[in-house]
Amino acid sequence: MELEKLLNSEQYEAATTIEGPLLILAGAGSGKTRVLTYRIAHMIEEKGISPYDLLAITFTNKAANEMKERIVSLVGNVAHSMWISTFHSSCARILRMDIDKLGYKSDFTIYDTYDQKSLMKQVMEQSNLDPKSFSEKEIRGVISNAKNSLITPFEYKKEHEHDYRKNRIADAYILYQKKLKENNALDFDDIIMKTVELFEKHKDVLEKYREKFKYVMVDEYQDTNHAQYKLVRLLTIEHKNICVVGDDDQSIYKFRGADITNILDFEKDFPDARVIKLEKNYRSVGSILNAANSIIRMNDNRSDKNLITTRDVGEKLKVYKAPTDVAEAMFVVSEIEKIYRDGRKYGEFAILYRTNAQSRRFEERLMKEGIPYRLIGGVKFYERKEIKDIVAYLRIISNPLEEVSLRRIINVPKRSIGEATLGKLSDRAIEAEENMLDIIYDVEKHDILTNRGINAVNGFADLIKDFTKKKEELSVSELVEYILVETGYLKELEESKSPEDLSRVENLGEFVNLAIEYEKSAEEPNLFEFLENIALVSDIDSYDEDEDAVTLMTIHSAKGLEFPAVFIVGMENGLFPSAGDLDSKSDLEEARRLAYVGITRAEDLLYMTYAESRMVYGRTVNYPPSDFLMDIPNNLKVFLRGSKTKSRRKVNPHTLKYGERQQGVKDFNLDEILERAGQIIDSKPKNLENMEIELGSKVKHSAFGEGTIVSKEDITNDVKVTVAFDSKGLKTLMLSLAPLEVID
DNA sequence: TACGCCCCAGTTTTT
DNA sequence: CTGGGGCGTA
Repeated sequence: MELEKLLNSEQYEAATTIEGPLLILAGAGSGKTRVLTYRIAHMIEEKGISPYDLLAITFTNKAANEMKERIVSLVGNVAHSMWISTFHSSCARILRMDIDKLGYKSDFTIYDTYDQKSLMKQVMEQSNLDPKSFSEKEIRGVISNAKNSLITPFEYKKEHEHDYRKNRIADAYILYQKKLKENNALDFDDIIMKTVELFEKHKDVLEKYREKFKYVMVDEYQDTNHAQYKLVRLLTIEHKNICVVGDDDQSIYKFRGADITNILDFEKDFPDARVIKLEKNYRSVGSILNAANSIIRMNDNRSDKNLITTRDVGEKLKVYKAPTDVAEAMFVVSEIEKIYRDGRKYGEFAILYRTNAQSRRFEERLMKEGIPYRLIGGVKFYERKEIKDIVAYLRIISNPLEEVSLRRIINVPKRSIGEATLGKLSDRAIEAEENMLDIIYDVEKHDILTNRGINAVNGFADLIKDFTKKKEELSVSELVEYILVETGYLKELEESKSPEDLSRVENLGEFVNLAIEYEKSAEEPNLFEFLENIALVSDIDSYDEDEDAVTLMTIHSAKGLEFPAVFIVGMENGLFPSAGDLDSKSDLEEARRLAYVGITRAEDLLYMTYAESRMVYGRTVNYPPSDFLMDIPNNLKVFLRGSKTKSRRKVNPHTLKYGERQQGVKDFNLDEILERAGQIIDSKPKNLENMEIELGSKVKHSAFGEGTIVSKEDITNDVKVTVAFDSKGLKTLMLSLAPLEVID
């Protein structure tokens, strides 16, 4: 391995600095993953460090798997058994070993947001919190923030002793946490917080991992929250072999507790830290990168760095104003078709938006045009009802203490165990201080139900007992199929006529396939590991880059990805930046970072579009163009006009057809809108119209003087001309932009 | 117990 | 406009 040849000098520095604290500030597209993988390979191959002494943490399974595969290709299969995983997977793995020390059992269940919601509803009911004055969402938010900041329920209560409202929430937090424990369950935030707790309360455990992980690496460090920060710090504070990689300009998860000061203050935390900046961008052409830079430059709270592209200037980014959101989608899709005809594949396009709700219009249009697309986000596979149902069965079998799942499926499919019966079972469980499943197993003894109820409950109990027995005999996939048949779940769906239920059957089939895949890949397949995998994956993990389809997703989801051609849509104040962002400086800065992330996804072509009017929550709103558009200097962008005056149409012959298609839509004036937004578009001389230009035409440029057109080429939405100027030589210019006029 | 109607809220979400 | 949840009625 000749790292010097494979990496540029900064990358090389970063990959070969192994001992001591290291901060790699890696700008967008600067080859960060490359550095990380070579760094690990270098440690193993050249430095003789054992692969088992390393801990590499990422935020997504996708990133972890990619890194693992790349390291496998460099150092071989040993990489498969390395600790290269997400915060949550690593912590779950640690907790499985030692969580009994905190009073949980090692087969704990991981609760997702849905499970948290249902548990929180129980909590609110039990603690008489009026849903009118306390929303379940708010309380979950407060608890999540507390956990991310490592504040325990009792600390929270103490901290807010004199605040009635917060006190009530504190009580909910206490009860919620109690119930989680009774269910032998952890929510996502617990996974980190409990690991920290384990390390702090049991120094022997901490010591074990400190010794094991002699070298720790954290990717996307700008997105760590306080709990994650603390965890990393606990592990590394002694040997200080910590390498963090990140880009403060790409910190876009503040709303989820990410603390940008973790990365900004790394040098304070580790005073002898090396800092290496990767500022060469290999991804985006110059105009795109400079557009991104011009936006991010406006932020105050950032580390000093300046990304420079290694590529050409490239085409200017294209700004398009549509009259409506529907027209916006029409434009984007037509543009995709046009560029596709010029030889790009559908898989090279991405449509990025601020909110998932915006995807609809684009889907409709793509579908109409028969263009393949894939939608990332929205309702996720594992959040589908039928999948949650079968998972609930599996969870009860795996963790009999788990009640949220029990409540979910005790009457699914219908077996006449309604709210009333469930209430009696639950009350009895609380009274007897037993878990509900035990009550169900012995329901006659408790004398709380009528005969009809007893029969129904017994039927359910027999099912679960049978499944629990079968767990030992059947593989996970077989168990899944067995449950679907024995409960009658599958039958009910198959007998239904609705197409929705048909797709549910398909999804369940897909779920069985996933189980089979899991069995093939796992060393020792077992139910709770399978469940853990399910709990800790997301849609983006299964995103297949090779599929030839246009990608639709939020800008958040696009982080870490890149596309030759990107459309960022909905560039309007009120949407992006969103209304709330405009009031607060830090929110606006985060929105700018989001814009930065979006722009830097693009390699060759970037479009930004906005609509004069759009439907939001069923109302038509008129948002002004986004401030971000104005932050991009005019020499980097070109305005395309969908509908406007004749002269403008001629400048951009390609846009004419959009204008025509939009007949009947109210015409309006871009410049007016820009002015209304308090922005001034640069007033340049009237530009030439395409029709007037011919090879050999004599033209006059306001700066270069007189010359002759020597070539003319139609490119996307513009015409590129080369002019031989009498005094300044050859220049290549964009017709729509260049201040040219024909002279006789 | 089960369905249907009404009312309400409504960013972003790697886990 | 949507989806979800609460609540009333068959």
